[in-house]
Amino acid sequence: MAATIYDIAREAKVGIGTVSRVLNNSPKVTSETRDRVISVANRLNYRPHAFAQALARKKSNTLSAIIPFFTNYFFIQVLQGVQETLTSLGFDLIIHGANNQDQVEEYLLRSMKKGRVDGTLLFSLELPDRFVNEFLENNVPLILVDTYHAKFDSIRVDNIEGTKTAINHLISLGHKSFGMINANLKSTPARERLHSFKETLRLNNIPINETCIINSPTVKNDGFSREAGYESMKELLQRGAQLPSAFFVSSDIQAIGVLAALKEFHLNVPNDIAIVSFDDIELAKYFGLTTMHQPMYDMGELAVKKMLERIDNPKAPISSVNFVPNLVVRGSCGAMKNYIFNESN
Amino acid sequence: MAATIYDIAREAKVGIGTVSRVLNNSPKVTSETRDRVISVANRLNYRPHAFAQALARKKSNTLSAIIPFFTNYFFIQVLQGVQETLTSLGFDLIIHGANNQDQVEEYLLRSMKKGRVDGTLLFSLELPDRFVNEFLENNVPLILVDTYHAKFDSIRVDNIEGTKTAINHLISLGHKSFGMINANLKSTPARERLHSFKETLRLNNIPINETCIINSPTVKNDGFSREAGYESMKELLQRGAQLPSAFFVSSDIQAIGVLAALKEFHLNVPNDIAIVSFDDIELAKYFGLTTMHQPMYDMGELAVKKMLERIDNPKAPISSVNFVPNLVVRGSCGAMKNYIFNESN
DNA sequence: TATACCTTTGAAAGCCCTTCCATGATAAAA
DNA sequence: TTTTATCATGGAAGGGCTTTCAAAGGTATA
Repeated sequence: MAATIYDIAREAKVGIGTVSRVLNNSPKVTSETRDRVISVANRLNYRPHAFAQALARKKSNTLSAIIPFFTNYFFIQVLQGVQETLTSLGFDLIIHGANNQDQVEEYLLRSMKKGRVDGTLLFSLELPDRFVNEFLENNVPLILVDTYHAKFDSIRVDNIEGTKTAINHLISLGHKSFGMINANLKSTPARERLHSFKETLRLNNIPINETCIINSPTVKNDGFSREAGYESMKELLQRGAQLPSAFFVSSDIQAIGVLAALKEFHLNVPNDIAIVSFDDIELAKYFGLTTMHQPMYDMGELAVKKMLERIDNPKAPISSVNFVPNLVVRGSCGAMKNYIFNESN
Repeated sequence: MAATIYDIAREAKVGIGTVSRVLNNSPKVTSETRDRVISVANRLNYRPHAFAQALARKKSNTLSAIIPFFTNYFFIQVLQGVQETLTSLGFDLIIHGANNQDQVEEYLLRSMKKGRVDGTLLFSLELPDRFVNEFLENNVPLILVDTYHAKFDSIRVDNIEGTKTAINHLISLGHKSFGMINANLKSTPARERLHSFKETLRLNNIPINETCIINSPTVKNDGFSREAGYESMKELLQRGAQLPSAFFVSSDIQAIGVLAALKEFHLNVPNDIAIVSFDDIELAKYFGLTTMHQPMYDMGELAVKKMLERIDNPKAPISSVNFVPNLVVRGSCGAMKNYIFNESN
């Protein structure tokens, strides 16, 4: 039914080689035959068969992205960066939203299916050991974003620097006692942020109050959720202990839960409690959160660029780039006198 | 380098046909040869070449989804429904996030590329006329979600019914005067919701106060944005006109902007102004919005099912299913006496 | 023991394209 | 005019799989 290059060749009275050359803009065709072929192709409403092309070219112009679905607001922005860059290059993107480690493995396996994709992007998820060699041996380029492995290119967020900046900001505002609402320590970012939190306090000779550091026990989403933030803060409040004047929260989405808990206990942000969190998802703006901004779109964009470089040059040395988050000051830290906190609600 | 069925055939001392049969679980193979082939395949770490398969089978097991990126919260949930259903069936999903009509056309064209995908899903975007026949002639199944065309299967949200339910709820709470903050009338849902808003008032013999109906002039996202909601409400407030006691807002995201504007003018929700909106995105919960819930995950799931049916049976009559949104009561409408409105902030 | 009938198997054809190679034609050089 | 270089062109090969077809082998029947 659908036209192939054989149909075109026949109708235009040329060989299939010539048709292919015309369609691929090869220079070695007279403009005369070129025109003839093109007009026939148009008349037959010809569309190349993507898979036949991929098979012959040994290149699919397709990438896969494995992303935790639960990172919602984070991932949608990264994805946008990935997608727009890819589209402009004529690549397609296969999306694999993972909800758990099993799915991650399933998707990794799929990406390995020979020829399916030219490379895969793994976001915020740990690469299981048994896949390391698989990827290496199968020559499937793999780029890690917001996660790390020594054998693959990676793009990371500098949690250490970011946290340091956050705490220093609070210190500069005069705070002397700090608490932290953290996600589940299973997660690498959670561990790094906690580490840097303590380290920064230490460097500033500020005592670390362990009772005001809550690491979420929540497994779901590794504790990066509104509910987890709410529960952690509520628990702390119910204990009735002496509260620090400032809290560092390991993600915006948790901070939103923290805000809710605080409100229930009639504590005012930023006057009673100042808050700085991490991520700068779109919601942060609506809630007036002072937070460490991660350039999500840029990370997506860079991931694609790295991938293309890696495809071009498989033997290049492994690279790892750090994005250092920058501070976005809104209402929740108390730095801006005139900021109408929570203007949106 | 990578193993092919030829390698397996050689090592297992069988023909390629047999290898293929084994790998595809054809019954006509002795369990003896089957075992031999399988063990060789495992030893060689064989992975089928997806494109060669697709080429031979004339089936790619891949769908494409074209989705407006700006629908953010809506789309992420629909997408999840699509993706999980697809994955369980062994299908892959190519994502095309569109930001404007040009991109939509570009993506539609790509989806048409013969063999690339077994079908495409178009979300919340109008199908340009010139593509109607293209899809029909090329036999590429197309399912429309949250949009409509008589010649294709579609899944829609019943804006008429949904709006009616929303308004009736407000009426049942005793409200007698109504305003509406709408999106841009270019958008079909916006038009339908406005229409039903007026119609429902008419049926209840409630006068329509045109000055309190604001259709957003915003082009970006068709006015479905926090900013658009904020601007519309602010304009109304600045005019200083007599305000109705209840507002229907055409989307949650706009309602969040409306809330902000109201707060600036020191108007209390729900006491001064009651609000019901539309969508029930995740944020709605955080902001305590009473809203019309759209079963987004279910819509995604159904879209995939419809697609598979269509692929199986290309000649089946066109179907169109309506999802009717149901009311989710939270704080913003004032129905729940004990509801702590905006508990989160 | 010969015949008919299954079942298993190997190999070729086909899916649609790109690319390489050889051919014939043309233009340039001698 | 003859030789050499240049270039457009046709067509085969190849990419890795599925599927059809025919042959071979095995079993049951007469």
